[in-house]
Amino acid sequence: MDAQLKRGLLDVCVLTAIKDEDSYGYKIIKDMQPYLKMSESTLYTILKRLELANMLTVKSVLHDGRVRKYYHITKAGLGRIEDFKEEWREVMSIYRFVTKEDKR
Amino acid sequence: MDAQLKRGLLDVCVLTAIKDEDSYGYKIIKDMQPYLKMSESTLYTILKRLELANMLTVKSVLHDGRVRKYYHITKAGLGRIEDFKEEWREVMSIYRFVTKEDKR
DNA sequence: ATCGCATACTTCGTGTTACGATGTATTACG
DNA sequence: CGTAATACATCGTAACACGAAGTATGCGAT
Repeated sequence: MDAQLKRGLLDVCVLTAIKDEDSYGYKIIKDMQPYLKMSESTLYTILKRLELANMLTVKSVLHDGRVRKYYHITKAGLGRIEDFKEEWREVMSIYRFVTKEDKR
Repeated sequence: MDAQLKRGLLDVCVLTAIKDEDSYGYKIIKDMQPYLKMSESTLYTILKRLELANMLTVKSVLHDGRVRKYYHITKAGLGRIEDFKEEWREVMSIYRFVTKEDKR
């Protein structure tokens, strides 16, 4: 899938992946695999960004001798998803513009 | 509208704007205004990029003492639009993932 | 016991890209 | 005569996705 087309979707996808249940990096990637693939470096960059934007909080948990960082969505994060749904209307209007047949 | 969300749409929108009829920068911006706003610097960057990618050809025409550059879409450009429509299915599957209610 | 794979997170460098700011130049109108 | 509309161009910047490479642990198979 085109890299540019992904960009607006990635943040919201990650937020959606932790929306119903706290999750951690590795699992998020696996969960999203069927919808869109993203590299680990991308995901962790995004998680960092979303944390700085107060869209989520982080909690380190020891699991089988390994540290796992669990991500929890905040109110702002949920708001971000809602905003996205709003913006989608504009996106669809653009999509219709592109798919509309010969306009003459 | 979110800048990131725009990214995948811009190129295809520009191609669509010249699809049925050759057009020039200033007019393209005006035509797309109702769908999405883009600055002149952005448009001309995109047109340059699309030209280099052989998605369109350019022809300078003198009009009222000013040079106007008319852009004409190529076969590759039309193909790009078709590819976009294909990719849109993936986009919609992601959209459904985001808008789906509590998955537990 | 050792090798490789899955798990899990991190850092660095790079290329693409949108856009504001700024500039140039002509025509049209009041 | 001044200002807005028309029309295109360039520069610098900041955001961002991603490949590559690295660190470290647990587990199953040979």
